[in-house]
Amino acid sequence: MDDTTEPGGANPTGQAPETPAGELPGGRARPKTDKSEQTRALILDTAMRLFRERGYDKTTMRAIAAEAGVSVGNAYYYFESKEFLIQGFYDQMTREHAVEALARMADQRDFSDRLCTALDSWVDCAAPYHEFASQFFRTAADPNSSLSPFSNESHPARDTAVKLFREVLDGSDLGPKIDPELDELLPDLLWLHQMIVVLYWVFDRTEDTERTRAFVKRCSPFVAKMVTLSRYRVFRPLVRDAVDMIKDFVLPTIGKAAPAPTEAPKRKRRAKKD
Amino acid sequence: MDDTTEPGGANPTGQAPETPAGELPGGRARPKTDKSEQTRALILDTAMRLFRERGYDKTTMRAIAAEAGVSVGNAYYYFESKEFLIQGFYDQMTREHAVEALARMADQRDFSDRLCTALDSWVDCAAPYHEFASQFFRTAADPNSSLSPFSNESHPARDTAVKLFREVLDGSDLGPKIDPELDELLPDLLWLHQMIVVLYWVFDRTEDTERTRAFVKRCSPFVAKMVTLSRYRVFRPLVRDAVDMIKDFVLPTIGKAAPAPTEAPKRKRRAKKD
DNA sequence: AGAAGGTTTTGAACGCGTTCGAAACCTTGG
DNA sequence: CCAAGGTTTCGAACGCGTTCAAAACCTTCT
Repeated sequence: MDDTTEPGGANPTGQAPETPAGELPGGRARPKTDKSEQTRALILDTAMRLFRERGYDKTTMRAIAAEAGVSVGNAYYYFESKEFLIQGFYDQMTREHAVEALARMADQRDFSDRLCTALDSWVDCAAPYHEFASQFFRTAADPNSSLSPFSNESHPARDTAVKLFREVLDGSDLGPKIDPELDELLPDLLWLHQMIVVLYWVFDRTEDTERTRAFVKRCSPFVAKMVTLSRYRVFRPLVRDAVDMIKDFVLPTIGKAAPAPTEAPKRKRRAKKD
Repeated sequence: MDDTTEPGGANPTGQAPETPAGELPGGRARPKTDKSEQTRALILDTAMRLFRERGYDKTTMRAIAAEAGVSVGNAYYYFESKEFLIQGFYDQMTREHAVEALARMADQRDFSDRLCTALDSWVDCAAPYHEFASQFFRTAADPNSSLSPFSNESHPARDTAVKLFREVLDGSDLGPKIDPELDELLPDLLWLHQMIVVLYWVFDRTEDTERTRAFVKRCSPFVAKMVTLSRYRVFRPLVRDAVDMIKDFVLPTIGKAAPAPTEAPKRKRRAKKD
């Protein structure tokens, strides 16, 4: 009712102004006109605001449409379903988190510290949404949903996050002696670790998610220690096994093909078919 | 329309005939009469059948009621919501799995083998439901739902599963040298491991969930190796840290209080508040 | 037998996400 | 200027999970 008169403005969700090709990530058809994109943005912004104000479940599509001054049908013209409205939010938060985390760890060199900072930042960035995060977390848990963190391509958010953990590593003063294979895997593993933190956070009912914060503080040195120890002889076989398993079973599910064709399959005891 | 004439029969879902106290696990009020329990069972059985036949989403409450020959309102008299119908299914499958697994591992002594068998059994038991499992998996992912594997008490299914893993351990020929603290934790940890397998399984789109089966085969020796190695000196500090973390952060979330009042808090380097 | 009080059953109604045919609004080309 | 064809907008309508007030049924007591 009030801000429908000034819909355009700067690009609203931080989305890149030009869409790369074909389809929009979370939307329907590719926008053709400026007007179209404005309407789309208006609906998305309104939705996000209402999500924040009332929570996901209590925000009805009718309310979004009404508040945005359009019809329900129009909302569905731009967003295939209610949950597609979340994707925008998710991408945005991931980007904000990356920026925030990088800023905070700028003068940190210790790996454990940097990791802790990165995860802490996430908890802080996500804090305002904790209440209703759980409401759409179940959507993300559906393998058929485009929101699921794994398995679905077209998820730039994951790339952003993985790159952040690459930074966490590269900015650390860990010796250069880490197993290169492991090193290549680590960003993905740390991202996986973050997914566990997210899981923990979603289920965390403590005040200000204190327990998650404590969890992060305790996990980070532990993870750092494991990474450090991975260089020692005794741990090598374990690390080998783990690396192989991850390559074979984890990476494929997040859209990265297991065996690089340029490299011959090294060790890898073959397991019999049956 | 057809089998409404013979509703009673033996106890339908394998539920224990006498309810312990107060409330039914997944239902509403405590049943008072036989007739009541029959109706309840009829509705639940019909629901399960339809879930299997059509999947969760495509089975409407109206269809369940119609097929069972009752009114929708009546279904809601016995089951608080649609998802409460799942609880019965979940409990039942867990029990079936425990029986099946114990039978299969009867003559196995190797820990890795037993673990593998237990998990394999689960995949087999769950196989018929794979298609629609993902549909209610998202419900289980909601922390507010009574279906979530953690955080919610009144989940006898978890106890059943944890006890099974206790059996897996006790029947193994692992030396008696395992850290007793770790030993006490292990069933819960193995259950957690199973939850990861379940997660993997839900997202597994391969034929007959081949990848999950392979995953289990690869994980089991790995887990066994870790348990074995945990006895060696070098790994002790790591094990200590892990055990402490689990006690502090994992157990509390699954309803087990962290510090036993009978035991003084042993080592545990205190971390500063800020 | 009848009244009281509880348990069970009903089905109309509500609010929601979503769909769809049609209207309104743009472009373009003649 | 109008007609054609595409894009955008609309809102009534559908199917769903769920609620609720009232009816039906069942005990039990007088």
